[in-house]
Amino acid sequence: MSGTRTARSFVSAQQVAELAGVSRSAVSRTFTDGASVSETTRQKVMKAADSLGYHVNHLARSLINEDSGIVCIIGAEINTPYQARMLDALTRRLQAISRVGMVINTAGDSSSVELALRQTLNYRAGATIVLSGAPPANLIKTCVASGQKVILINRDDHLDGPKNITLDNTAAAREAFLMLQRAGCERLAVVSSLAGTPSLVARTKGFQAAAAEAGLKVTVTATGPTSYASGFEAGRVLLSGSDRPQAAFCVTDLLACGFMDAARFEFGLSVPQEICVIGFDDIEQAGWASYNLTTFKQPIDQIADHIMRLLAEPGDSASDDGTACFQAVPVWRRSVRPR
Amino acid sequence: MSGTRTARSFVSAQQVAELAGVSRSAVSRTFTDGASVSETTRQKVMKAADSLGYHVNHLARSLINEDSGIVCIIGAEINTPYQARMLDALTRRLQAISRVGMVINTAGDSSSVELALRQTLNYRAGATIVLSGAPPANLIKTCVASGQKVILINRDDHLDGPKNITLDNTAAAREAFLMLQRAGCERLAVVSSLAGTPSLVARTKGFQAAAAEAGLKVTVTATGPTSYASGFEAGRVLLSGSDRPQAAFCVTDLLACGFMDAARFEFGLSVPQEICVIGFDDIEQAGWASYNLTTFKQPIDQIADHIMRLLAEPGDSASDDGTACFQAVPVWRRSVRPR
DNA sequence: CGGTGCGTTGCAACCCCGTGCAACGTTCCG
DNA sequence: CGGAACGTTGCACGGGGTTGCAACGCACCG
Repeated sequence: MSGTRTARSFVSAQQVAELAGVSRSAVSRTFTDGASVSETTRQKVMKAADSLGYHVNHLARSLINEDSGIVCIIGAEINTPYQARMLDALTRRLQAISRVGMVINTAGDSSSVELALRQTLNYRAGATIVLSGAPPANLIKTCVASGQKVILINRDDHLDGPKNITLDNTAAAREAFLMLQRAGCERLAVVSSLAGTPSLVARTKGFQAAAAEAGLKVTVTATGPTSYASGFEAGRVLLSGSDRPQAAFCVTDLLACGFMDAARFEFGLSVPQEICVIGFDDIEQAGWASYNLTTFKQPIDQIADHIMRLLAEPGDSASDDGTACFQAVPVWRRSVRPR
Repeated sequence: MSGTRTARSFVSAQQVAELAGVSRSAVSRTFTDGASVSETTRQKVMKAADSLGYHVNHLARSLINEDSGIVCIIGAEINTPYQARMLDALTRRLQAISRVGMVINTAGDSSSVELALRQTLNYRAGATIVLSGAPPANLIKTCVASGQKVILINRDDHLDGPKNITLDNTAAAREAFLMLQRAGCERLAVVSSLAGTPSLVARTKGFQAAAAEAGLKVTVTATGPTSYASGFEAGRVLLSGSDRPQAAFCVTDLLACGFMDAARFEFGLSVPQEICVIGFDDIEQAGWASYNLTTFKQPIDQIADHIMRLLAEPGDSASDDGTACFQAVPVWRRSVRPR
C-alpha cells in the first residue's frame, strides 16, 4: 500500500520505526512477547509494519539467544513410508509450537551425514533429530557441547550426551516368533536387508534367539536395500527350494509386501494357508486389502510426542540417562493363521 | 581437545582468532571462498577452529547477503507417497548445492498456510516452494517483493510474481480416456476426492470432456480425502449398481489402489478382464505385483531439476512468464486390457 | 508543591560475521 | 639501492535485532 517499493529486499525494523515515528527499540519491543510497550505505540508500529510488509528477522534475533528455533531432522530415504510418516508427525508438531524443521537428506551417503551435522551447527539449530545414518561421534560431541539437543532414533551406540530413543526390537521379535509358533509353523525364515542398521539387526537376532531356545532353526536372508524389491527377491530365493519355509518374519513391512507378492504371484502360494508372514512398522500399505499384513506397529505418535517433550525441557536437565524405550505392539490382520 | 569447555555455547570467530593469534578478519576470510589468506595463517586458523569445534554462523552471514540459503518447502500431507517422493527429490538436490530445505507442514489447515508463509519471511528464505494448499495472494506478493523466489506447484491461479509449475492434466486425462476406449470400455467412471485441488479437477474435467466428444457418459464420484480408503469407498458405491462401469479413471494412484481392492475383494471382479483401472502419479505401490497399475507418471525428477534451475537463476530474471508445464507420461502395466 | 513510584521510551552497546580501505611487508625490477 | 607492484592483514563499519540503563512523563500521595 505504501506506493511503489522497487527495492526488492526485506523490510527492516528501522524503516518501520521511521514510518511510525518511533525508535527502533519500540518496534523491537512490539514484536517481543512480554516487553513493555504502550498500547498506542504498539498500534502505530503494527500499522506501519503491516503497510510495509515487515517481518521480524529471526536470524538476527537468534544472534543473541543462540537458538534459531530451527530443529534439524536428518534422514536418508525420506520417501520410505515409515520415515515419511515420522517426518509428518514431527513437522506437524513443530509447526504447532511455532518452531520449524530443517530437513537434511543424507541420501544414504555416509559421509554426508557429517555434512548434515555441520549444517546443524551452521544454522545454530536448537536441536537435531537423527532418523537414520551413523553420525560421527566427535561431531555429536560438538553439537552437545554447543548446547544443542541431539536426539538419536534407533541407534544402539549409547553416548552420554545425546538422548536416545529406541524400540524394544528384541521383545517384538520374540513375540513374532511366538505368534508363528502358535500358528504351527516350524520351518522359519527371516527376511532382512543389507542395510545392517541396529534395529534391523536386533530384530533378526531376537527372532533367531527365540527360535533357538525353542529348538527351531531359522534361515536368514539379507538382500539389497530395505525395499519391496528386496523382499520380492528374497521370496524368489527362499521359496524355490524343495522344503520351503512355512513362515517368514520380515524385519520391515516393505520387505514383507515384496515377499508376499513373490509367494503369491511367483509360486502361487496362498497366505496364510500355505505360508505365514509377519512384518514390522505397520506402514499404511500393511492395512490395504491386498496385503492385510499382520505386523508390529511403531508408536510413531508417542515417539513424536516424547521428542516434543524433550525439546520443551530446559537445556541442561540431564534428568535421566536420556534413553527412552518404546514397545512395538502387534497388529493382527490376516497374514498369519489364527491360534 | 582444548581442555574442559563448560561454556555450553557456540564458538565464535573471536575465540578462534585469539587462539590462533590472528585477527577476526583472518578467521572470516579463511572460511570465505575466494578471499585472500596466506597458506600459513589459513593453517593456523583451521587448527584453532578444529580444536574449538568452530562452525561459521550462517545466520549472521546471511544478515549481510540477505539470503539465508534456506529454501522453504510448504506442504500438507507429507506422508503421501507422491509428496514424500517430491520432498525426497528436492531435499536431496538442495543438499547437493549446499542449500537446505525447511519443511513446513500445514497439516491441511488453510489458515496455517499463511503462518507457514510468514515463517518463510521470518527466516529470510531465499525461495519458497508450495507443494499444496492455497496461499493468500497478498502474502505471496510480500514474499516476491522481498526478493524471494516463490514456486507454486500445480496451482492454476497464475499471479505474475511467482513461478508456476504445472502438469498438462487435461492432455493426460484425454489420453486416459483413449486408452480405455481402445480397450473397448463404454461405461466409464471417474474416481476423485473432495479435496478439490486444481489438478484433480482438471483431470476430472479433461476426462469428461474427452468422453463427451466421443458421445459417452461418465459417472463421477468424489468421496473424502485423496486416499486409499476413499478409493475403496468409491468402489463400493460404484460397483454395487446393476450396470456397473467397465472402467474407472482414478485421479490418483492412491484412489486407484483402493478402488481396485474394492473391486476384487468386495465384488470378486478381476482386473483388467472385468474392469479396467487407470491411476495417476505412478507412486511406488503402483508397480507392486498386487496392483500392476497402469498409470501416468509425474516427471518428479524433471520437475525437481527445473526447480533447481530456477533457484540458480539470478533473482531478477523474469525471463519468461514463469510458467513451466510438464507432461505426464503413461506407464503401461496390467490394469487395462491391451489393444 | 515536592517527592515517589511506575510505566514507557530512546540511546548505545552487543550479538557474529563480511568487507572496503589503508597500512604493511615482500619481492622484483630497473 | 630505490621504487613500484602485489599479496596479506587489521581496523572499523554495517547488517537487523535485543536489552540494560537512564531519562522522561505522569499520576498519585503526603
